[in-house]
Amino acid sequence: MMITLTEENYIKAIYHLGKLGTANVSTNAIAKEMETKASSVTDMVKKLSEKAYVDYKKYQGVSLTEKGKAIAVNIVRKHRLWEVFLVEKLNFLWDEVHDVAEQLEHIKSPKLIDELDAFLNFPTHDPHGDPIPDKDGNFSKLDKVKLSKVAVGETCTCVGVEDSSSAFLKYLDNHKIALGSKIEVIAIEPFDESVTILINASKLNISKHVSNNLFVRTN
Amino acid sequence: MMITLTEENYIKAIYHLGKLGTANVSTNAIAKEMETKASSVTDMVKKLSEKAYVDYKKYQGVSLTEKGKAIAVNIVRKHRLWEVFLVEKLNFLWDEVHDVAEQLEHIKSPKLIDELDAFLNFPTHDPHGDPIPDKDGNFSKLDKVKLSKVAVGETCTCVGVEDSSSAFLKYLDNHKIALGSKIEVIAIEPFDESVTILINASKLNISKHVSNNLFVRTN
DNA sequence: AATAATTTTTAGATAACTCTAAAAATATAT
DNA sequence: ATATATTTTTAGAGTTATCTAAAAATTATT
Repeated sequence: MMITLTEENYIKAIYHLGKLGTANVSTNAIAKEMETKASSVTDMVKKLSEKAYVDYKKYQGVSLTEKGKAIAVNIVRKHRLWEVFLVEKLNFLWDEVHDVAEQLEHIKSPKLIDELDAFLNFPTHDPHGDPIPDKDGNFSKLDKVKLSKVAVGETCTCVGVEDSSSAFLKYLDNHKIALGSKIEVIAIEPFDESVTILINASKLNISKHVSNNLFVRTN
Repeated sequence: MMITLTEENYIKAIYHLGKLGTANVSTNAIAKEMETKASSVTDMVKKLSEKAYVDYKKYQGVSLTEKGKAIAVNIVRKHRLWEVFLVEKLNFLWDEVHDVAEQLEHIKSPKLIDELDAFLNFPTHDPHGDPIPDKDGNFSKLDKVKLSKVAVGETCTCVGVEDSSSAFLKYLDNHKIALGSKIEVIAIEPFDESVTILINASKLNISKHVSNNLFVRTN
């Protein structure tokens, strides 16, 4: 029984919703996420249950089985690897990648994704700073942190953004803050929480807003 | 009206069949190519006709309209660019690329394909030696030629294979004949039509079979 | 040209996924 | 605890793409 594109999208939605809370994912929540009707969700959830991708009891919502979770994680892996490819190799901006990655994540070819992984040098995080699971579905332990949380004296690498408005991305571009930029935190002003950083061998003072919307990984 | 994946595949099949002969493409020919039944083809062909992708008169077969042809050529462009990517960047062999490219060719993003084109340095031919149409649908004039057709003294570049059996590909691999290899034809033996070539700065005698299944581009 | 063979189309059904509207179950409020 | 509101499910129907079987048109044969 081949898994369909629609089934994959439902599994992905359930996976993302499941990470938000601890309880089962509700029919309505899935309907909202998938931009469809609750009755359609009920039908699909029954099918996913028959195929053992989810555990489902009437009126009680669903949760992914191990089998379902493995599929979800693999889709996430593919999605994020493609995002890295688009940004690093094809000059996409951080906010342009999502729709295309959404299509590419469904391409079926284990060799393709393993070779892509190697080609990109086994990245651990995507352009938004989210971790990329490895072949076996394991996520990197080191998580991204907002720059505003980094202590004075520490060095870190820019891995993503929270705010992906074009105004914000333009600001980053103007100041040569890019994916992979090395940043050292020199000082934090107590009165406005602005942060002085060393980047590209020059000093720069950035506002609380910026430091709060920039994800970094400390080393 | 969005074009569906199935519609794209029918248009592609009609395009390829249309290149074989001059007449309209028959329902049965499409059915065979698509591995489906003639009745399904009739239904689909009606739909394609309504959407103005094909000209269709009952019992007379179909031909692509300009609109349909533009879509077909764009799919061919995407398919062949992805093939180049897979072989040149992701270590795929010539005979491994087809199924994956068949999936990738349906990804919708003009930016993606233009950037991929640039990333690959605007290749004019795919790993099988077939020409890649440009953005506007124009094919390169210089066509591939069988090595057996190249005259003594001429230099050419290896661009593809006719026979893509693994035995043949292994032979090429063993003799370091690869995509992009420069070949000079030194002599052609009259009695068995074997060809002596200069490749990788050393002489090699190849049989008629090999020279007949190797595509090159003369410069 | 009439008959036979082939191709193509129509008619009616099926499977996957979706919808609306109504019924059933659960959660909330008084 | 009973009534009300919300959520979820069921029932029935539509769409897309497919199929089988039978009818219609075209092509080939004698």
